[in-house]
This record gives sequence, structure tokens and C-alpha cells, in this order.
Amino acid sequence: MTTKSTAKAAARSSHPERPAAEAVHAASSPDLIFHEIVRGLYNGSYVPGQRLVEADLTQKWGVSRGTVREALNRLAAEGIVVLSRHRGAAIRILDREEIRNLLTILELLIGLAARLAAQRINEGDNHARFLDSFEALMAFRSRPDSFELVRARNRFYRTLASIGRNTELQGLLTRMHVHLLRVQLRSQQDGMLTERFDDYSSIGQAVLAGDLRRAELAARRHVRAMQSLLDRAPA
Amino acid sequence: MTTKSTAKAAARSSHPERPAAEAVHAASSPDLIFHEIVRGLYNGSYVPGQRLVEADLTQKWGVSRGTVREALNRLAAEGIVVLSRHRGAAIRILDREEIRNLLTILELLIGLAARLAAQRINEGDNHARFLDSFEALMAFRSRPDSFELVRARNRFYRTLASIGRNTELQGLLTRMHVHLLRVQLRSQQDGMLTERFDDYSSIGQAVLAGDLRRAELAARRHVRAMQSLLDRAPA
DNA sequence: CGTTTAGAATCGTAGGACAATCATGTTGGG
DNA sequence: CCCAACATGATTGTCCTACGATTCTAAACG
Repeated sequence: MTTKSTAKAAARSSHPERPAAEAVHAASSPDLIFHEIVRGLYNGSYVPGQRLVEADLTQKWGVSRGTVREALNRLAAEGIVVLSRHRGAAIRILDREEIRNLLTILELLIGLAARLAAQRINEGDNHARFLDSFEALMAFRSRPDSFELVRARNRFYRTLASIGRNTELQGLLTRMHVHLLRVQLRSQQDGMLTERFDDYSSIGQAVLAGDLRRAELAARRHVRAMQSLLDRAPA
Repeated sequence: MTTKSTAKAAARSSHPERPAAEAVHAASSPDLIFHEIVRGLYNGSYVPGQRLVEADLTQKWGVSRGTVREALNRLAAEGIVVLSRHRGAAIRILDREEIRNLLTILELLIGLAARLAAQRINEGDNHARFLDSFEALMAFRSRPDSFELVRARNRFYRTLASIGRNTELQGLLTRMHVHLLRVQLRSQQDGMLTERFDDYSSIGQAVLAGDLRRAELAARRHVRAMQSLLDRAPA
């Protein structure tokens, strides 16, 4: 306790540097748990319906209950888990109709993202950045089972959304994308071929060409195709 | 301050009142604070940029810090406040571009809501419910300055969204509507006429007629009109 | 076999504590 | 007089403990 001021001074003097970007902010503990659970969704260590007991999580990550609660609240705010009063949190289960609802919205939003991206494709290094993520995604055409494909597709969508310079849209899409990924993962496990490289190709080419209308239509068509794929899938 | 525990007990026992609102599940404390602050946005007791200090809020509502923090986190998740690490919460300030971004998205979402509503207008009591909220809104045509108008317009939008039976969309719209309301309030203070009853009329009639296409177009046109209004507004 | 009820789990919320960090005012040097 | 280093206070981040409230579980009972 008596070392307070000296320790502080030391830390101060050894850290005169200023964080460069806003993103450097060093994630908080709830942030870490949040991302840890989201990642758990990706690799299957958390499955829909699974219950998340606060006490377990506090022990698992060695944090306090308040911290766990904050993380759970954020997960609930994103619709990833559902909270029932006095009954705790559980990974949300998306039924068919909710998936359909999600896709109905995503059709519009991804269409909008594609249109905006096409509109600004020639600003700054947008063209190069987008082309990069686009080619990285298409490189998986030959090996569509790769785990890396998920990352590439993620990057493709993120880049698409970022070019449009609509931060609200970016936020919405990343949040909804988490749900989409779960849907796609489940479909993959069912042996469905969910990757539609021809769709990605149309979207990418239209965006690169700066063709607003074609980009939006291609994106919307892609989402609709996924929806009809899911409609045909087993329950 | 020696009355702390006794005062707490008194408050506890004198608070068996129930909200009796739509939510049967009895709102939690963070819920109450959340709604209290949102309401504060409506009546002007909270203005954009205003800082929300945890200690103040705990005292103001007599709840613990954890509770306040949960409320703040939820407000942040909805984009109503912004949190900066170690710097606390502040009511979010929407700049021109963010408003434009919001409206760009809302154009699509409200259009979708109108289309879905038109699609299902003849199911159950949808027609009656919608007509009711529609006429209630149009009744304010003669006195557009009324405070009640805000409520009527809110109900109109809520009804519109609920008929579509897309819960995701409903959630999104209510969340984004909070921001819209702040924009409209600000515009009203600037003496702008933001109510466009002709727009409401077109939307309502198209929905009631079950004309999907016309309903969607009318809704989108309405949002675009609001956007161009704002573009013409002073900074 | 269905119902009741006691106990265990778990959550909701309060309250206190302390380090980390930020904001601000102060001081000493140029 | 201005600027940079420093000390101080304010506020947040996180931990801990505690206890009533609610739900779940399962044994006891009719």
C-alpha cells in the first residue's frame, strides 16, 4: 500500500507513449469473456441451448461475478444469449422462423453494404483492400472445407462493410453476422454446401466495377439463395 | 448518514408496488433505470453530451453501483450512451453523418416493415389494430404541436412493426427509433416542421389496402424526405 | 401416482474495498 | 510569462462478501 505513489510514478514515467489508434484501448475483462464465448461458438465449445452459469464462468476465467454479468449482458444485448430472470443465461437457439427473419433483414443490409462499397470503391485504397480480401476468399474455391475459409469470408464481409463508411451499418452487420455464422456452421455439419463462390464472385466483380445496382442485386440474390437453401434443409 | 440501513429497509418495505404494465415479468432495477434515462431523453432532462457519473446515478435512484453499471452497459449496447474506459458514460452525440447513416438504414428497415405489414394486414385483428393506431395518429393533423403526437406516432410505428411478425425487425426498429426521436426533437426545437402527415397517410392507406409495393415505396419515400429535410437544416 | 414441501442452486442486488486511470491544479525551470 | 513534470482528487474497473428472492430438485406424504 505504501508503494502506491512510487509504483504509479514508475508506471507513469515508463509509459509516456500515447496509444496510436483508438483500437489499442486494451480490452477490458468483460470484453475478453465476451469474445471468448463468441469464439467458443465458432469452434463448437458452446452450442445453442447450453446454459451459462455465472459461478462456472467466474471460476473458469478467474474473474468476479460482476465481470461475468457484464459480459453476459453484452452477449444478451447482441442476441447471442437469452437471459431469463432468476433462471440465468443460455446460448440462444434460433428457430427456423427467426433465421428467416434474420435473413430477410440481412438481405437488405448486405445489399446496402454492397451498394455503398461499389459507390466508394475508388476512394483511397478501397479498391486494393477489397480486391485483396476478395481474392483471398476466392482462393478457397478449390478447398471449400478449410477452416481458414471462415476467416476469409469474415474478412470479405468486414471489408465490404467498412468501405461503405456507414459505421451504424458496420455495427449491425457484424452483430448479425455472428448469428449467420452459427447458421452456416450448423448447415455445414448437416453436410450442406453453404459456400456459394459464384455469388461471392458476382458481388466482388460488381463492387470492383463500381456498379451500384449490380452489386446490390448480387448481394441480395446471394442472401435469398442462402435462405432457400435453408428452407430445403432438414429441421 | 447513520439512517442508511433503516432507510433502506423502509424503502424496501414501502415498494411492493407493481408496474402492472405489459411486461408481466416485473422489470428489474437496471431495466427501470434504463427506461428512466430513455424517458429523460424524451423530456429533455438528459441532453446529448451529458455525462452520467455512476455515483450520481446510484444516489439518484438509490441502487447499487452494479445495478447502475448494468443499465449503462445496456444503454451503451443500444448506442444511446458511449462508454470510454475510465472516463465514464455520456449521452451519445449524433453528428450529421451518423444521422445520415442511420436514416439510410432506416429507409430500408421501415420500408421492409411497411411491406410486411401490408402483407399480413388481413390476418387476425391486424387490420383493426393498425387502422386504430393510424387514425389516432392522423387525428393530430389539426394540432401538430401536441406532446401526445409523439406517443401516437410511436404507437403507429410499433403497430406497423408488430404486424410484420419479424421480431428481429421489431427490435431493431425500436432501438433505432430512439435515435430518430432525438433527431426529431432537436429539429422541432429548431422550429422545423418534421411531421409529414401526407407521408403517414400514404403509408397507412397502402398498408390497409394490402399493397406491398406501394407500402414499401411510401415508407421509403417518407424516410428519404426526412433526410432531405435534415440536410437543409442548420448545423 | 400425483401433490406438497424442504432444501439446494442460482440469480438479483447491496455495499465496501482498492488499484488503475483520467482530469485538474500546482510547482519549478527556462 | 509559458511550458513541462508532478501531486492531488475524481471516477472507473474489478474484486469480494452477503443475503433475500426465485427457481429447480427431489424426497416425503397422502
